[in-house]
Amino acid sequence: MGKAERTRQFIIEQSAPVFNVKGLAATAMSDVMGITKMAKGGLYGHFESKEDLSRAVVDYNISLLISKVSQVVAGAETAREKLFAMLDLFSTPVQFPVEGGCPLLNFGAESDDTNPEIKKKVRETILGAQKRIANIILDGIEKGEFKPNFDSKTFAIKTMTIIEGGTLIGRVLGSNSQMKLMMDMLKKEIEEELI
Amino acid sequence: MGKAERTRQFIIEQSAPVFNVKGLAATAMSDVMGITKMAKGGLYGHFESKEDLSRAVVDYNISLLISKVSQVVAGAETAREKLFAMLDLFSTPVQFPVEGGCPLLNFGAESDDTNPEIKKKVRETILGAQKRIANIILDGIEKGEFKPNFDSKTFAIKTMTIIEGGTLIGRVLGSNSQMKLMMDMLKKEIEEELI
DNA sequence: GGAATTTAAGACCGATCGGTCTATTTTTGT
DNA sequence: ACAAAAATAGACCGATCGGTCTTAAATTCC
Repeated sequence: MGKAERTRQFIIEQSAPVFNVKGLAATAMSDVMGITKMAKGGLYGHFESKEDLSRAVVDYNISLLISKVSQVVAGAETAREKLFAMLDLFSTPVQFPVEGGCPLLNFGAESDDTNPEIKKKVRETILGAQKRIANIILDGIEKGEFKPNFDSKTFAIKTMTIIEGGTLIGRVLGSNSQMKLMMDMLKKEIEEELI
Repeated sequence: MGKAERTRQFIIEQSAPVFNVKGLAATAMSDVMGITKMAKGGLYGHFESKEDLSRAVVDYNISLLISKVSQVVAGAETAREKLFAMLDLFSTPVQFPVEGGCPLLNFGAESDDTNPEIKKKVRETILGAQKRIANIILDGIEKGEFKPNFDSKTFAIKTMTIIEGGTLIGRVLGSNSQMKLMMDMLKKEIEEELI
């Protein structure tokens, strides 16, 4: 990895939390200059516009979240354990795994009526996540862990819906208790499908 | 109502959808000048700052949503019907009852890390909504419509969580189908509590 | 180690931001 | 109808926005 690539990555990583906290529109290049300690000319050598940097930052925040999920899921054995591990990761929205909260929520809410490109990234990530959850369940069914009639699609949709809604509410209320309740409920539903 | 009051209200009503669609930070006073056809001096005669207008617009969007919910709930007889009417109102997030989507979602996601005052408004609205849902259930229990062990608090939390999460996902996906599925699920859960 | 090339700095640009102020128009009350 | 008061227009302000360009510094390669 050459110097240019390394610096580009450095800029993305440093500015990712700022964009996730303040929002895409509200984050100025002067903010990026501040956290990276780089001058404007330096930044624009790696990104042709603020929008260009925004896109890269959205991608980075999303991939960071995905990698954290993948990590805990990979560390679990059974399908039940994989689902539980994932739910545990989201059970404390005030201390969300990615700084600034869920990028799907933050960038999705900001961009759904104004930025089709970002909206598309969020859309595809949500659909991908639902597929992954459903696949864990289908795997569990195949391996005789879950009842064959466990509705994988519906449960995947419900899980994602509750994660996003619960993250918003938890962060606005400044409390993890409601999300804990929701995660426990989902866990019970999973256990009812165990054979 | 004097002219000043009327004009102030006019400005709020006209700019409410713009703020809800573009966001608080991304909406400029020039946008407000555009939709109201008023000059800057006229606007600043009614609001001492953009923040002042923002606060009023957030309040208006939230109260608009509350009044729409109150309307359909008041138009229903039984507790079951009241809950169903409310769920129906949110079952098409692409055509959300308030232009630009749910203000709790939009302003909550934008402000949770940056604007404590707006965050507080959203927080209190969410808690108030949960209380109202729980009260409908408690009423239904008292009137012998629901089983006495129907967990009103948990169901209220679940409902709000799914409404917010489902609204985000529905609007990002550009489809009402997942939300319809979630609302049908909640309706089934309600019917299982009927006596 | 020195020349060629890449990378960064920062002055600079026009546009737009939120906000002020004065002149003028419109409304109000008698 | 007319005088007093309220409301509006729009020129103007400094600050900040995203972005460019030239110059200087750092890196790369032989």
